[in-house]
Amino acid sequence: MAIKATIPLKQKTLLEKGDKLYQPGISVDCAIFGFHENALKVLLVKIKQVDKWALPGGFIYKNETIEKAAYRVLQERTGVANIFLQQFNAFGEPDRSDTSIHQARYLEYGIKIPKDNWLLQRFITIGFYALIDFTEVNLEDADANEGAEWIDITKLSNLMMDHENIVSKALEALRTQLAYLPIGRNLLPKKFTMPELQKLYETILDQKLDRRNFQRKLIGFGILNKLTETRKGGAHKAPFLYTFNDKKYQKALKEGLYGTW
Amino acid sequence: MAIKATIPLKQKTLLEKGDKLYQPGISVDCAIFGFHENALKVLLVKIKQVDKWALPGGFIYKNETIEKAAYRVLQERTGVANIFLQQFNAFGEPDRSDTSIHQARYLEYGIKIPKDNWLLQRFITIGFYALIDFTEVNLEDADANEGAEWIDITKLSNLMMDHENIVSKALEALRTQLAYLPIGRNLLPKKFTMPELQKLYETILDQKLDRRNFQRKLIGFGILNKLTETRKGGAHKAPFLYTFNDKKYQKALKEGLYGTW
DNA sequence: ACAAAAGTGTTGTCGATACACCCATGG
DNA sequence: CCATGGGTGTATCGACAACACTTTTGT
Repeated sequence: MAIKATIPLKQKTLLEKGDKLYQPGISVDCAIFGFHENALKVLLVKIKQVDKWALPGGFIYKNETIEKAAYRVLQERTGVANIFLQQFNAFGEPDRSDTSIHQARYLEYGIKIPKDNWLLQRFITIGFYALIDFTEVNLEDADANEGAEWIDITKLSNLMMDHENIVSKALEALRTQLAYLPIGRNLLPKKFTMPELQKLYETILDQKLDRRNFQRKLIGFGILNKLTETRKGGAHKAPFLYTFNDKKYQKALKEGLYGTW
Repeated sequence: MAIKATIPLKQKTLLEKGDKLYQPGISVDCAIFGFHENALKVLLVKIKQVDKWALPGGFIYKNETIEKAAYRVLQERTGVANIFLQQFNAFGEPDRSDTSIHQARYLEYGIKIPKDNWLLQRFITIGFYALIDFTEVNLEDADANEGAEWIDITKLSNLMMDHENIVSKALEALRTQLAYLPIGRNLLPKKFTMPELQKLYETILDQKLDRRNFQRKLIGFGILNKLTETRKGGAHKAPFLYTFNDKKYQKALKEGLYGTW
């Protein structure tokens, strides 16, 4: 018979004192988006005991804001501070929880979770999505990150429970936001080129855009600073680098980019 | 000393069995909007024991969807079936609950709620907004409606807890939606005139719109049927009546009115 | 007849699209 | 010197805003 691993304190506390520490029946899940190699990726955690992927998530301390809890999850996973975090939907199908996953995770330590343990109750989760600069994240750093990986959103498979649905709703929300809010500040490195920004937009929207019109439009928003530097290296004309004008960017975030009506 | 009223069974059950029946620590609150006399109104309930207004709200049964719970609240309050119901945000400040309100309500029956009763815990509420045809609601009908009234959104005052904030966030969401979704089907009677529809838009947006451009734009959306009837009665030319083309309206709801990018 | 409010028409502007051409860079 | 891809220019079209005139109705 295999030797059981000893249970880490964290897991033990969760099981035994979770109901004292956290709000009951509520969790937060974060769809953390990053952009790398011309693909939009989402940070997923491997639940090795059941060989499925999950969104990074957590619980809400008794005295903690929902947003704080989501932020805490993000910090633990990415270590990044300057992030765009947005609540977008609560998911609460009565049958969305899957107790067998919890059981499998604790079985590794030879523990069978009692039927009445708080972990096995129905959970409603509040979904957040976050945009994050891929280059600032070091997955090896954060200790909580065993099994965390960036997964291409076009290649999602084998997600636990309703997490694939949560990702797809997050994407939908992101696409809608893109129409009236500036996006990019948190998905790209400080300096970037216009083609890079365009690729990001094309990837999120899943749609080709005209190079020249895109440039004019984005410049028209007035949230970019054009630098004198260029990005050398390609076998072609070196594109200019840009940064976001933080002040105007923040203003646009508050007021929106258009003002239709 | 005043004679205490006997506690209704409903209230008694809530207190004694609430923790068995409902998801703990979670509620739903609905900002139900109606349009009447050129004003946008929200349905509020008077909590007479503390002389404050509250959004109609409720709890989620152990085996019930969040959306179902919100729908149930709506049905109880308005009796209307064809409604536009939209989840828009979860509110969870740790200090948003106000136990003194619960205490005051039960004190009427001479009951002091035990400190450890589930009702007095911290609640996170999931906010919905609903659009509803004012003319279809009869506040006297629904038994749950003691003290329910339509309150002009520009004249809100004395709301309990964070409910004023919830209304204002709901309005914000409604305004955003207005930019890319058809609104009106659920806020106006079956037949309506163009000026009436315009007033609705102007009220929601809090902004004057050009009569002629508005008409062209809305007709351009292709979701209206122009009738041959007119609305007689005013001391002026009789405006044509319109109805929504339900099929196209539903399509527009799914796909949005524009398609910018 | 007149006021009030609705129906319908026109024009100019601006942004979005769809192109074409030029320029820098590495191989 | 050429292929690649970025920078810049321009014509066209359509949506939207601004504005004027006509029509209907009740008093």
